[in-house]
This record gives sequence, C-alpha cells and structure tokens, in this order.
Amino acid sequence: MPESTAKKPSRIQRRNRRVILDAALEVFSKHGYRGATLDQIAAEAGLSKPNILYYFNGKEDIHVTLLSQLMETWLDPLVELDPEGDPRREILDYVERKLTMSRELPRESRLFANEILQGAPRIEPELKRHLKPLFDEKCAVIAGWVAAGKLPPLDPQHLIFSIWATTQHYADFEAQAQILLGPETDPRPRAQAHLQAMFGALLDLPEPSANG
Amino acid sequence: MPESTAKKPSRIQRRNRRVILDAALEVFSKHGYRGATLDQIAAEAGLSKPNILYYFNGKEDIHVTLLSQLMETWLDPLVELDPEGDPRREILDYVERKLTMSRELPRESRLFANEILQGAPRIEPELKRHLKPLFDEKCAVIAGWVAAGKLPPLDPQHLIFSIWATTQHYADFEAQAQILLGPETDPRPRAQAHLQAMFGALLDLPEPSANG
DNA sequence: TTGTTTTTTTACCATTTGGTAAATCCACGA
DNA sequence: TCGTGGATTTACCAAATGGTAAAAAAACAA
Repeated sequence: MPESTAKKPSRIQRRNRRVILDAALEVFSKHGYRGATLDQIAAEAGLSKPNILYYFNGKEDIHVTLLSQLMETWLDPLVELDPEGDPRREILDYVERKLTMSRELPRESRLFANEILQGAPRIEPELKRHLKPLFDEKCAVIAGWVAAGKLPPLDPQHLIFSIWATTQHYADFEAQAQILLGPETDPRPRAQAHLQAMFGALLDLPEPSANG
Repeated sequence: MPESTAKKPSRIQRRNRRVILDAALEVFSKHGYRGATLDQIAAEAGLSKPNILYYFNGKEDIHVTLLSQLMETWLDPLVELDPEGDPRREILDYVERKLTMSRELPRESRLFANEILQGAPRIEPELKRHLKPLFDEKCAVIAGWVAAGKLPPLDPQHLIFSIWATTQHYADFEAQAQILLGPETDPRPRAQAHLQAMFGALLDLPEPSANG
C-alpha cells in the first residue's frame, strides 16, 4: 500500500495518482460528491476500480486529496494581491485574475461550489486553516487602503464576496448562461468589461469637490 | 393512482403532496439530486417510501415537480421590475428583493444552484420556456433605459448576472460565509449596504460636466 | 351497515455502489 | 534468468437504493 507508509512514491505511483485525481476532478465537478461513482472515475482514468482503491483509501480520500491539492491554486489570485501596489489597480487586477481562472479552471470552480453548497462537510478544516487567514489578511489590507483614503469607504469582506460571486458565476452557472446567451460564444470577454466597469465605479474616489 | 388520470385531487392528496414536496425541498437542497434518497424524503415527510411513490411517479418526478412549482416564485422579483418606473430605483429595488429572497428562501436558492451546477439536466426545458423570455424582456427594458440616457452605458445581460450572483451567493455559499464571518449573525444587512453602494455606483449617471 | 374506492403498509426485488480478498501479472535489480 | 515486491485483475460481498405487488386499512358514499 503506497499511501500509509510514507516512502518515496515510484514513477508509476506518481503518474497513476495524477491520472486518478484528474479523472476524479472531471467526475466530481460534474456530478458532485455523492453523484460521482468510483466506477465513473475508474472509467475516466482508464483503470479498474480495485486498482484505484490501491492508490487511495476510498472515495472520500480521493475527494479530500483533490480539494486539498487544489486549494493552493484556488487561493493564488488572492495571494497575489499586493499591499504595496496601487489599490484600485490591485483589486481590478484581482477581478481579472479570478475571471480568467473561471475560464481556465471551470471544473475546479464547480468542484468547490458543489462542496460549499453541501455545507462544506469535507473541506471545512482546510478552509479554516488556509482560506480564513488569507481572507482576514487581505481584508485588513483593503481596510488599510480605505483608512488611508486611497479608496472610498467600502466593506472589504463583502467586496471580496462580490468578486468571488460574480467571477465564479461564469463557471458555476455556465449551463444557465448558455441557455440565456446561446452556447456559441464565451460570455467572459463582455463579462470582463462589465465587471471592470462595475468594480471600477465602486472603487472610484469621488472628485475632490471645489467647496471643501 | 392520483397522478395519471386528471381528476379532482382529494384533501388528503393535496396535503400529502404538499408535505412531500416540502420534505423533498429540504433534502434535495441539502444533498443535491443524486445525493438525496427517497428514504430521507420519506422520513422527513413522515410517510413511508411506497406511500410517497403512490403520490409521485418516482424520484425524478418529485424533483421536476418541485423545480417547476418553484419557478414562478423564483422569477417573481424580476417580473416586478417595472418598465415605467425610475430606472435606478427599479434596479436597486430588484437587488433588494433578490437579497431578501436569498434570506427567506435559501433552500430554494440552493436547489436551483445544485441543478444548474449539474448542467440543468432536468430543468432546462423549464428555463428555456420561462426564464429565457423574461430575461430577454427585462434586458430589453434596461437597454431601453440606457438608450434613452436614463442610465449610463452598461451591459444589461451581465448586470443581471451580477445581481443574481451577488445576492444568491449569500444562500448558496452560506457555509463559506459562516466560516469567514462567524456563524453568529446574518451577513445580509451589511451585504445590503454593500450591494446598494456597488450597483448604485454603477448606475450613477456622471454629473453633466460644465464643459460638455 | 355495506360495498366501493382511496390510502397505507408489508414484504419484497433488481441494480448500483463502495469496498475487499486473493490470485496473477509484471517491472526490475541482483 | 530468476526472485521479489509492487501493480493489476478477477471474483466477489454487503449495504443502500429506487421501485413494485399485493394485502390491509381507512375513508367514504349509499
């Protein structure tokens, strides 16, 4: 058993674990945790079910491993938000990074959305350990910008929620957008313009008025 | 069988169908379609499983019935958007109605979110039949307001997406918000202030400048 | 009350699903 | 080339799950 005793994983082990996790991402993001079956994952991975259970301790192990490994990637755009940068530029760039991520990693977005929707039963510890501190840190940065008068008064926590909601929406609710806009084209270019305008308007400092 | 032949439903039938649908809403919204079981729904409803299948043709029948019946309620806030009203007021009121709905009907929000996340396999016809025409109609209304100079240039479709995303976020991602903000208090009062500020800024007509 | 229809329960069933045991296969170093 | 341990397959299993048949019970009309 390659999992329990922590030895050096062989080349085959690394390859197969990667193949399995990729297949699992495909299946879990499409059907949710309980809707996904080991047989589907096995078929997607091109391996037999017992062979999959040779590399992971069970369905839940695969799911948790997947979520944990993706957490870093998922949080990366927020990590990059630079306290030293120009506030307006930093936040608008963050919006753009998140939108790009919803285009390039839609499966990951849906995987997280599924998990949160069910009450985050399996990822909650991970969220408390990684997301929460980062969230608090960056909220403090934004609050600092507001206090310094570099941004108009706004609510950092709900600003970030709004950014998450509006950008991930295009991955998580893609089926709806396709019904409403047609399946032909990616709505994100226009979404990008809209979101830049919207958050741009929110972040605009009012022109210093002449009368004080 | 009360379903196939369309006669007058008895009092018992109306009551039990209502009880079952309420139980199903609870279970489906918590676990998703495939994660929910008839046994759970039966237990929640206080009925036996065969008894439930006496009132509905199967699991899918319950799910589809539920989604169809909720569609009207769900679209109601958008229906109320009045082409004759003040544009800015109408849209900001719409935001408020949607946020209120995410507080009062979070199960419904999660039910829809679950369904859309899975690709809307069972509700797609309903969406094309009811949501799409309403969406197009109200987009045209907003586009008209823009054309008439009553609103700054903006993208009606993506404006509506942003409203949906930001308001439903507080129901669909409640688990995450609780981890980040603490489970004590409802974040929606502050969300309301934030969203009014954000959409308000977007909808603001620039002051007619003196030199133009 | 009695006969009839509606509602509910009891006892099942077939399939799916997560998981296991053990045999077999295979890569690879000595 | 041969042995050994890691990798894979075959053949299962027990539990869960959606669903059904038919008997029993309740409701109701006459």
